[in-house]
Amino acid sequence: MEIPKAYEPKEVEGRWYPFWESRGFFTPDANPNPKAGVFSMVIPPPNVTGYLHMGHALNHTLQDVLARWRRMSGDRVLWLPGTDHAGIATQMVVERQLAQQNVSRHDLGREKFVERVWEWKAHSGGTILKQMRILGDSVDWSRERFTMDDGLSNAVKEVFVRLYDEGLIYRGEYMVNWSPGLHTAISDLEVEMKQVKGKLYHIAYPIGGATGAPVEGLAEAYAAANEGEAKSGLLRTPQGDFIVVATTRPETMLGDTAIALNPEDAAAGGRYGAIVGRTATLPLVGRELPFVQDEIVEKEFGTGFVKVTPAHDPNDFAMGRRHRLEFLQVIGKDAKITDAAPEKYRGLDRYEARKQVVADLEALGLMLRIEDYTHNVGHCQRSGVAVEPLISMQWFVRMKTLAEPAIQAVRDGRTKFVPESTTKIYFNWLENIQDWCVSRQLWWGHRIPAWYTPDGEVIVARDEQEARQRLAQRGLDPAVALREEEDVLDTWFSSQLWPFSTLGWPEETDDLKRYYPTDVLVTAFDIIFFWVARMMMMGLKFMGEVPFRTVYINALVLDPEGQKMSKSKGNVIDPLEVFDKYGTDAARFALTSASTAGLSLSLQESKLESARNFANKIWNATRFVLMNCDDILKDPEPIDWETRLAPPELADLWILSRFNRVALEVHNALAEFRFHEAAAQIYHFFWDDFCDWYIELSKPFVTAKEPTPQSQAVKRRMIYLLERSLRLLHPMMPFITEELWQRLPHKGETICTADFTSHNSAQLDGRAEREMNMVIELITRLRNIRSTFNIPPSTPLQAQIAPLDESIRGVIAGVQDHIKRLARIENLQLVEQLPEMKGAARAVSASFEVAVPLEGLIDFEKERARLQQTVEKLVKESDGIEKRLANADFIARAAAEVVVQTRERAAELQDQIGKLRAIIDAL
RNA sequence: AGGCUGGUAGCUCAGGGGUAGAGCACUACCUUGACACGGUAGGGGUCAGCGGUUCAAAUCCGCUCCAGCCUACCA
Repeated sequence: MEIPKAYEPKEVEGRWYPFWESRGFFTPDANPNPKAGVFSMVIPPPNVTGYLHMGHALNHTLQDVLARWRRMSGDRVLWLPGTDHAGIATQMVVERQLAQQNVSRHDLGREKFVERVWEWKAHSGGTILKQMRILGDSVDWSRERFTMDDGLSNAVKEVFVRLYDEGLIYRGEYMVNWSPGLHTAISDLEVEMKQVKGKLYHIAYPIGGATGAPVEGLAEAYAAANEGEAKSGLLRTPQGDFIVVATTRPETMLGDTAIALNPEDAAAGGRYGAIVGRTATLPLVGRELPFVQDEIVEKEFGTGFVKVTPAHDPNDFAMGRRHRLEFLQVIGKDAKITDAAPEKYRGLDRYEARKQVVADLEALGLMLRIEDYTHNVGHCQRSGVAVEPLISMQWFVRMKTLAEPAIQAVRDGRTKFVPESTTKIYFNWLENIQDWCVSRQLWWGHRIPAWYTPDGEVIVARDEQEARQRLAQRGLDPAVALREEEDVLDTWFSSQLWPFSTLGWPEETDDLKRYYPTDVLVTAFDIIFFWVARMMMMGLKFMGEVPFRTVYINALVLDPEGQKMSKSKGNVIDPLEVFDKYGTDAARFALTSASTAGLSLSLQESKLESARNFANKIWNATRFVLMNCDDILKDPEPIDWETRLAPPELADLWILSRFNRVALEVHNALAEFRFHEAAAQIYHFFWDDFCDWYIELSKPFVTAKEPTPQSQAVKRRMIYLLERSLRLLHPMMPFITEELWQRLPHKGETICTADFTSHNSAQLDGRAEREMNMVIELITRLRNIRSTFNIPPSTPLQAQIAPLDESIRGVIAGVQDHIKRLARIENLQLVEQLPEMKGAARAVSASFEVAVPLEGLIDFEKERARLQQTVEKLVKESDGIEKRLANADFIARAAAEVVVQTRERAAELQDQIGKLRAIIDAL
């Protein structure tokens, strides 16, 4: 049979997915067993604009390992795929396309624009779905979903209306994070805090009766007042009294409507008790500002005075509400100064306005100090523009009451997080949850199901017809002209319903009954808030049950240097390139075996190479079998594995036991999401036990010219083990295992639905494993002796073995031929006790003692000289004395224990080394 | 500022109260009819530091020092 020597993944990997997909192996409906268990997962829906990145590669690989494992274990497995409409991201993609033709979405109008997005989706969307096939994801394509599908859109409306009816959704004017880049409100989670090197501006506000004329010497007075320990923001000068505030955003002063200070400072006898009852005058504007007392003001920060801009800062907003201050919006949605500000500043961009305000204050002598100041500024995750806190009319979800059951469900273990430490992230967020702004001023997304009457009444309903019914119920005219809400919902509003909306909710479908709750959710920790927590809340709210029993948080994939991958750093690794270079199976195996409980994983080239080599090993082991077992493979009789095997010898019992132990371990490891351990177990079994020992031990039988009953049995057993190993490997390496499995005798159409090898405890044999370990140790010791004394393989050796443990006698006798061949021993003698031997190498283990006569094989004088030379060389090279001493010790041990020629010679060597050590000590 | 997670071989990382592990790298030997993406035999560690609990600590508990991440309304 023609099989290439080295595994070529490219030849193999393209071939199998079309076969699997077209035959429908991945749908749970294909499982003919009516009593089959159920295992379900929903995929974290990637953005429809998305491309496969390393995070997906890991996330999908782990899910696929679970899905394939459960499927092969007999479960009815549903792994449901789909994509997210990704409101902002998708709208941006299409807008960018339009921009190339100099068209804006406003030119098109809403309806046309949305049509364009759908067109885009049909032609260019969902690239990632194709890439999932390259990866091998065994998802059920017949149940693919999109968050804007009709069914899912219905679910969104249903949920919105029900939450609204219960008072869990409300509409109101509140401070939101406004993204001037996207022209929409965004949620707290979409704001990314970035460290920004800015300035802290110290500005003087006159108290009472400001003239507006420039003042002089104020900066010096301020500096003088703050020398040493003393800190004061109250300046008393011949030109009047001033208070000093510190701010990072001087342009917002145009909207100041108060000055705040800590009640302790304002108390009679307090630091600033003197200002009580007075007012400050806002420079550049002239507005009188009252002083308000608020605990939130830290006495220690700045001067202790805070300018309050209720319309442009979340804290100030809260203070504004507490103290019933005026909310003056001086920055608009375009991030430009509004008409509420003095004419001079109107229309200026917020950063230009900052410059102008600073210049004007300097001219007035009121800018007292500008210092460098690094602080955190919220930025819009998508557009990268600094967020502008603004008051605006938006829709919100009241989260507290929804969060409570979600916390409880994890506390009492209905949903488990793996690794367990991630629950802290979850609890921390839910326990401090804020209301969620869900309205977005975009066009692509689920339109909020609300209508307005000309009188400004708001009706929330599933559709316009219902809205009119509800009008009638309220005693209003159902025939009035209704205006539909323009805003759409945050993308996450629909994705939070994913575990049940994809199964048909609100209809009570069979799928919903059968597959909800799902078994496992595999996802990354950065969307625990965005997605996992919200799914928990919604699942509990609308299904009355948790959406998943286990949440497995997979690691963040870092680059080989351990850095986060990011476009700006240019260190992003494209998984498709990795698949191409090492093979998809190898990449999958590398990812699986790197998946430990940690929160991050750095992708090492060496790990990929090692996985590629492993694939090659599997290929070649199979190649060996195919090349040597023709007679068995052509046997027209089906191979009855369990009965047609001849009485096994030790090695057979051992390998069967090892296999079953590993099958058990792999099963247990996967059941507990210890992916790396499953991978490690199978790797070492296949490579070390099966290839390095079992195949090597079996070679004389397998390659024998004349078939004997025993050689036939060994071949059968080898095919049997190989086939079972391929099944064990299949969840991690689906392509190569299918390819090879198809070439071996097998039952069934595809390895995808073959039995995952559950272990057979009847084949576990602790005694065989113990005995074989002794044999392995013995062979290793003998090889070690040969290697230590540089004896070529062609030189035959004699060996005498004295058992220290009686049970080993029979064992060794039974496998003498193996020992002789693998250690290249010509004459193996079992003796009661080792005789005194001069010039022999010895080795001792717990169960045996062995001696190999070296007389005539090596030149002792030369050997001694060689050792001495080594020692000298080591000493010469040494710069770290301690380490060299350790080496000298080793040589000494070698001299004393291994080169047991005569006591005198050993002593002589010891003496030499002693002298060398003395020299080292003297250094 | 709080919180979390780590510090184990040259590198990347498992493990975790009882003899310290893997992959890669390293040394020596081997082109033996499955595989040089291979085989055989090796070398290499004060398990960050200090203290405590224990017959026994890399492992459990405190503290310290480093590194990374997350959360936060210090203007």
